[in-house]
Amino acid sequence: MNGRFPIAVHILTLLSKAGDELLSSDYMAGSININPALARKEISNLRNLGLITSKEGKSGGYSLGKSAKQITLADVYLAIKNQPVLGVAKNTPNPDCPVGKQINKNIDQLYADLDKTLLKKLGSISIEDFSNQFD
Amino acid sequence: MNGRFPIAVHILTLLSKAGDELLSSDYMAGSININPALARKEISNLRNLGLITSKEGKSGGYSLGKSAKQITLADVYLAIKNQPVLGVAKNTPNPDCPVGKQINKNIDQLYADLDKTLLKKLGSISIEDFSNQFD
DNA sequence: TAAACTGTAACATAATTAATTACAATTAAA
DNA sequence: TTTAATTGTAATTAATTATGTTACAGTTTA
Repeated sequence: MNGRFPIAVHILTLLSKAGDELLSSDYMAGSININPALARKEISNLRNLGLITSKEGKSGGYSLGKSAKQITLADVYLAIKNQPVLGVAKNTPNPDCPVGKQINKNIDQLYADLDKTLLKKLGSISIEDFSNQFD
Repeated sequence: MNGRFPIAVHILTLLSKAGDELLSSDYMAGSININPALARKEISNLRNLGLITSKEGKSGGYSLGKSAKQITLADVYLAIKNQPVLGVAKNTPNPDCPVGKQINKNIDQLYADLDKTLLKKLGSISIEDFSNQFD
């Protein structure tokens, strides 16, 4: 789980609370306490996936691309990982060793299994659920 | 999930297959294709947790500290993470924002929840199970 | 007593991630 | 119609983390 996940969740939570009002990257970056360009980079990613819509120009900004109920943390997690959630085996073990020869395949399979487990859990939590935890 | 996990699993799998025979760090590092000192570093960690026992000196080496049936992948995962498995929220968001003020607490809680989910799954797989997947 | 090991610290390198700067493009409002 | 606020994105730098290496003292057995 990397640092982009909480940033993405933070952004979506802010937008969820904002409703129809557009929020600027500056405002959201201020809430997260990161650089606005970094926020926009993540927003851009989420926008490509339809989770956020944007409006350019003066008095532009961002809002949710679908309802907070329809967006789950699984969407967010998948959004911040191009690869399988828990990574892929990437050692290059000794092919002459019976264990080394097969371990990457077995580790990959394990990771896929864990991915499924995690995504199921994350899929059960919507942005609405998450943002309802706030006062 | 970091690169130490597959290394630790690899080591334990080799030891599981070796039974009573002691394996050297050199041999295991050769199977994993990493530096022996790096292997010993991870072994040292696993040994501190009782998963491995060692014998120093000539014809020394390593063997499992408990039966392969008793060691689960949850043990391994906890071994390679000092902190909660999926990390802790570490941004320093704006305390003047109602979302920023509370988000770390909520993210931490989510991570704890995900930890539990993952560990449950990992706890259901023993090193014996894992190493039985090999020919 | 020499050889084969472990144990560990200190250091170096590589890889990844995060942050910053910069500026073109767009749009609304003055 | 011009100015100001804003997005979009690329390029660069800085910081952090992870990995790999070297070195050598300590231990044990043959």
